[in-house]
Amino acid sequence: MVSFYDTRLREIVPFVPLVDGRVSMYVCGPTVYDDPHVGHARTAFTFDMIRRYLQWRGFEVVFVSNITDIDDKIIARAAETGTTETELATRYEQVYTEQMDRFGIARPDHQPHATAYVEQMLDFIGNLMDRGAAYAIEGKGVYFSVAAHSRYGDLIGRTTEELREGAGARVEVDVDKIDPLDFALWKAAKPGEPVWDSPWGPGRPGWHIECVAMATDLLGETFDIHGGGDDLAFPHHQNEVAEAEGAGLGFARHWIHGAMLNVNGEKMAKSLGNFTTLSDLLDICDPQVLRLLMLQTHYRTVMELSDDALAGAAGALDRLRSWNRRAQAARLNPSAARDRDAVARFTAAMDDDFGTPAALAVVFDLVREGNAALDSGDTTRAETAHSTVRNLARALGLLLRDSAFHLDTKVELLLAERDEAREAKDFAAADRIRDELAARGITVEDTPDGTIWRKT
RNA sequence: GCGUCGGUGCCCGAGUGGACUAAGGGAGUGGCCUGCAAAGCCAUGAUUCACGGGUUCAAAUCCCGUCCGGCGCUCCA
Repeated sequence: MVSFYDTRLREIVPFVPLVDGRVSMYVCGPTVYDDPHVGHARTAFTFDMIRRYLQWRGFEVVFVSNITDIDDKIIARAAETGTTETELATRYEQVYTEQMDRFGIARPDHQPHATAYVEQMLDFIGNLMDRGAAYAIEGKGVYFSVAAHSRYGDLIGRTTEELREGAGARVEVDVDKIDPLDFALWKAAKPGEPVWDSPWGPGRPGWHIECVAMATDLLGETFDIHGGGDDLAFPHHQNEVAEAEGAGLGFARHWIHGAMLNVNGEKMAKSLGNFTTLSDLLDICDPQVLRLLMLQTHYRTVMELSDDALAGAAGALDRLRSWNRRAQAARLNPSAARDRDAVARFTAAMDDDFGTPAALAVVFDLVREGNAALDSGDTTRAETAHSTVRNLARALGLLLRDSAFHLDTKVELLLAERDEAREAKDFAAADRIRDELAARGITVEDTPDGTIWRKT
C-alpha cells in the first residue's frame, strides 16, 4: 500500500484515496514574474515523480497546478520594467512552461489562473464574512480572523499561542488587525495597481485565497493531496487550511511538502549569488542528469546541487544508457517477462514515502545483473533484467535511450571503413579511424553483437 | 531569539534499535575480458555514522548537552 509522510500528521500514513482508484492532487504552481530557477524545478520534479508513480501503481490521477498571475511581486516587477502585469505574467508563464517541458515535467491536467477566479474568491470571502470568520478594515481590505480557526498552526506543529509569541519576529505587525496572526483575504486598491470591484471596495485578492478557490472548484470540496515546496507550509498552506475549514470545506486530506535545494553548501538565493535558472542549467546539463540527481535524493531531504553532484549523476545516467545500448545491440526482447522480485522490492521502496533512492538501487542492481548475464551468454536472464529496467525507469520518468543525434554521412562512412579495416585485421587503420571519430565526438564500442557508437 | 529538519566514506546520498560485516551512484586502485580500446564483470575502500555523555543484552538509529547547517516565524519584503 502506498504510504507517505503527511506534514500535518507529522508521520508516514497509509494512503487511501477518497474515491477508490482515483487520486486528486493540487500542487502550488509558480508566481510568474521571473525565470524559474533550479529550486522551482525540484519542487515540480517532486510532484511529477509522485504523480507518475501513482499512475504506474494503477491510480487515475487528476493533477491540478495553478499559475499565480497577480501578486505583489508581479506588480513590482511590471512597474520596474515598464510593462503591464498581464504582459509580464504571460511572458513568464510561457518561459515556465517551456523550461518545465524541457526538463520533462508532465503538464498538469488543469492549470487555472488566479485572475480567472476572482469572482469565486469574492464569493468565498463573502461566505467567510457571513460565518464571522473575516472582517473588513476600512481602506485596507478584508482579513481572515485566526480566532475562528482553533487548529491554526497545526500544519507546522505549533499552537496558535506559540505563533502569536513569534509574530513580528521578522516583520512588523499591522496594528489595525484584531489579532497579529490575521491575514489579508482582499487588499484594498493602491494607485496604479490592477483592480477588481468587490463588496468591500476596489482591490485585489490576497495571497492564499486563490488556491482554495481553484482547488475546490476543480477537485471538489475535499480532495486527496495538496502539495508544494517546504517553504510554503507556513504561512501559505496554513492559511489555506484556515480559510477552507473556516468556510466548512473538508479541503486537503493530506499535505506533502518537498525539501529545498542547496548550491555548494548554501541555499540557492539571489542574495548569495548562487542563483541558477533552470534554463541556464539545462543549457549545460542533460535534463535527464538533473532528474537522476533528484531521484537519488529523497524528496524530503535538502538536496545538494554542485558540479561534483551533477558529474556523479551524469556518470550514473551513462551507466543506464550503456546498458540500454548494449541490450538493444543484443536485440533483447524489451517486453520479456519481468523480474517479479525486483518489481516487488521497487514497489516496497516507493510505497514507503516515495523512496526513490532505494528504488533506484533496485534498478542499478538489475543493470549489473543484466550486464553479467550478457557477459555469460544468459539471454533469458538479460531479457528479464532489460524488460524490468525499462518498466521501472518509466515509473520514475527516466528515459534510457540516448539523446537524439544524427550521424552525418562522413561519420557513417568512417564507421563502415573501420569495420572493413578490422575485418581485414588492419588494426593500425582501424585505430586511426577511431581517433578521427573521437575527434568528431563519436565513441565506438566493439561488442560481440557488432560495433555500436555513442556521442561523447 | 523561538520552532522545525538535518550533520553518514574522496564526492553525491540511502538507512532511524538487532540480517549494518553501513544500500545505490560517481571518482580511485588491482584483476578479467578486448588485437588495443570502449562498455562490462569481479575485487578493493567508513572497525565507523559532527562531538561529548547516557539508556539498552544490542544504537548511525532512542535520550540529554555542545558545535555547525537548511527552512519557517502573517499582509509588506
